[in-house]
Amino acid sequence: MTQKNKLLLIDGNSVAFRAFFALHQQLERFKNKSGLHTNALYGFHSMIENVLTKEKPTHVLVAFDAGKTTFRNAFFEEYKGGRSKTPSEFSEQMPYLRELLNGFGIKHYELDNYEADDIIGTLSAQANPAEFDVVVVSGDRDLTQLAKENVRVDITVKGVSELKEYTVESIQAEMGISPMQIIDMKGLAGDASDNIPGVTKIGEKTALKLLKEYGSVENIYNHVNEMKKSKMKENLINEKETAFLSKRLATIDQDSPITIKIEDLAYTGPNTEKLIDFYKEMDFKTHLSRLDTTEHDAENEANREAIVYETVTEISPEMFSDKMALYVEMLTDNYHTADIVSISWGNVDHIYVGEPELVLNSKDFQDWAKNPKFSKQVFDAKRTFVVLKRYGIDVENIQFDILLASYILNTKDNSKDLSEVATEHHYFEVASDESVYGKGAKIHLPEDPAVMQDHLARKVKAILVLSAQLEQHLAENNQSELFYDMELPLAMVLAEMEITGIKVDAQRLREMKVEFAERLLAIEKRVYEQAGEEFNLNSPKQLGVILFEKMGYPVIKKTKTGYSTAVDVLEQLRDQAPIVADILEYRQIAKLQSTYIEGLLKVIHGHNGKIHTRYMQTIAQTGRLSSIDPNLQNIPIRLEEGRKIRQAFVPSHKGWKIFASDYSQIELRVLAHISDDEHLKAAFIEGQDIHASTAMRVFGIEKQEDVSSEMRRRAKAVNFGIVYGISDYGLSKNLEISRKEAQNFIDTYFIKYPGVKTYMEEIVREAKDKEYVETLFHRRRYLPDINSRNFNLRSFAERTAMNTPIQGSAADIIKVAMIEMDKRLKEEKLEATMLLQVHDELIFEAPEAEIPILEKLVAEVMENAVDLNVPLKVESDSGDNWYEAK
DNA sequence: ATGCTCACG
DNA sequence: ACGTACGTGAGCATA
Repeated sequence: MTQKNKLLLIDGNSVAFRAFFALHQQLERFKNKSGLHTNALYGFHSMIENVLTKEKPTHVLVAFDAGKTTFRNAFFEEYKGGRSKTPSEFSEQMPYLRELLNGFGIKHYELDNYEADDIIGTLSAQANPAEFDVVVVSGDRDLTQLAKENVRVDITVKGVSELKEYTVESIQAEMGISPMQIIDMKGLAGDASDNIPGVTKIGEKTALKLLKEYGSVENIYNHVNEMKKSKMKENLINEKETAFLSKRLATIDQDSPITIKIEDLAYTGPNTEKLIDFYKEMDFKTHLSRLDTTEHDAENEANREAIVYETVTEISPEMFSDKMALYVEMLTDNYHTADIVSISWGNVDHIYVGEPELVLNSKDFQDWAKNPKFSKQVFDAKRTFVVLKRYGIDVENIQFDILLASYILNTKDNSKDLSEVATEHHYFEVASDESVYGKGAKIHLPEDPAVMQDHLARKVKAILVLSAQLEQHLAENNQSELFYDMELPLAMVLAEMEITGIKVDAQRLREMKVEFAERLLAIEKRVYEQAGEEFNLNSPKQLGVILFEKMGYPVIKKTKTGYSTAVDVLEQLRDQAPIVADILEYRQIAKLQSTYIEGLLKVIHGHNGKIHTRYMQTIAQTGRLSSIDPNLQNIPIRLEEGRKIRQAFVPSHKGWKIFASDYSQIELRVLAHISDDEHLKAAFIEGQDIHASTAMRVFGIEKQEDVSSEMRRRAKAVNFGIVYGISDYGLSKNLEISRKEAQNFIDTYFIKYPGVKTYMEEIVREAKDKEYVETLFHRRRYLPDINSRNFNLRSFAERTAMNTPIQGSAADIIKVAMIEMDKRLKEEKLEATMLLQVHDELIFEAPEAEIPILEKLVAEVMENAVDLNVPLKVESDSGDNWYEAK
């Protein structure tokens, strides 16, 4: 027996309206880049997806209301009158609903003078029960009148994702009437939302009672005279006409003059290209990414143009030329250890793919790679450079990097997956790595080598196409210098730093490990005694139960999932709860033990005793670097116990030292520069202690000796607040003062530093206008939420607008310094090597004899990296290990 | 996978 | 009234 067809009929307007109100509280969260609200679209999308998966229809239609007036208004002018105006946030979404449906490949239809339910009613009546099961989806319960043998009506319950199914049987069971009698009920009870009057004083309950007795409106009036005298009887008689009118209004037309046939509604699945365009336009990121790796690939695989490439078995010099793209494939992230699985290169005329053994050992390939006369375009220059260096090949003249360029054009566009970056730029000819190799632990080479070869050739093609395109974009955005003079050269400097790595004294770490293990055991024992039981001290959940339930201490703060046991909470309990001192100590040591001692021991390379981090150049939204595997930018320093970890970071040669230089107050100096505030500038030009100076102005103190340490502390917090994009709330929390007091501080600060105030106002205004902010070197950060009507989103964007030019420009400055530093070390033929960058400091190792030279050279380079209207100041130190170089 | 906590600038 | 200070990454527990 063949499967019966299934016709899905959706009431477009009503479902969209439900979706709109279901996500109404989050209206401002659902907004695309251009400010269009998308909540109704999002909700509608979820509903469609759910219902398609569940019902697997063979035919689908979404019906829409045609316009304001319908045939019903012809005999009752006020039909659907009195409705409040449709919110503009809703109506602006309706045109895009059609785009969504086109993406899904779903037909939609509207008919002049008729409502969506008339179209649905007519089609459901036309569906032959022998051929079709029909499912109707609406947010309007009136449509339940259409239920019959082969027609089920699903009405949205909460939101739109949950549907309640109405069949003839369920309607009978729930209300005691047949679907057709729902019309009679409306005739009697009316419907306020549609402005159907009904009979005075008769509501749903009374209507049901009457219908159970008489069956229909007609029959009620046949017997109305037999009823005993009552107010209701009077109303019925007086309003007979209204009752019949109401019934007529409530009756869905099952024979409207539609011009479509059920056969036209055959559903053949989505149009992925259109759907992707729609997701992009709406900023539906999750839907987009899901599609990229699944249906999109599947469909594109069929749609993609075949790519021509050559699988090389022998390499010859003619295979290489200037301006070629190069891609080196590895299956895992860490290019310091990953194996190369394949290499591809080429230009628009010819793309080659080869096995790593063959290519890496080829003299022709090596010569080409190392020859600065031949420029190369890549995806991720640093990754490419580092991995080939491991095989003894120094790649020269990497002239373009589409990952770096993408990140500069939009800091959000920074995926490690080439196809994702390509998709962002509307290039769809590359499959995702996930679809080719799988993901997680199951990552593997495809069985058919041709699949990977094809994939790589496509990557090379994408690099070629996108290089040209992105280069153009950079120029349009005035970001060419940022790319060519800063980020690309920096990638090479970072590559060398990573390859050099930093030597770690594993023995020292192991000694600390033993010591910490003993202490942890002792603390644990004390805690269990005080708690009266053993539990997992690392579990905030279990700890919460012990502290706040078993021991009954007051709950100070809650998290989403339970009690907060964070440091600031425990600090407040310190006096009344002797156990917390132990818990805090445990936390501190446990953190050092697991993250730093054990964590670092795990990533020391066996052959050289060094650690090789990876700097992420395209992650941070401000332009800063980040460091992973391990993170060497958060090695403890604030507390002495943790700080000792730094003793394990040592020079890699005997007789060498660790040398460290850091910018003093670089962010406040940057602020002084970009705000051009007279007083802030003066403080730096005069070389004052900046926090003391702020304290003097804010607290009205004449002499610096009169600034108490408490005043300085507060002034320091205000300065931090200024850099972060000040808010009274944040400052009040930080200083543990009231919001009012915090606001007073801020007000006073702005009076004393009017230039800063003007800058803050200007930058926010500018951000609202352009929807992005820029650093000194034209690094951009887009702030789509800056014009949001949602307070939180908008406030966050405003603080970001204030902070990003400051933090980002500081990041720019140290990047310039690093490039110059690298150059100078080579020029001066010094053995000293740059090892690490920690946002505002650079760490080197050098022979002891070079230390005096570095003292001068590093400071000079860092201080003169850029010319601001305040001086930059650098402080340096050196020692036998990182701890000593404070 | 996600949330919490905590390390850094 | 709203409810957060800016930027990161790692380990652990828990779902």
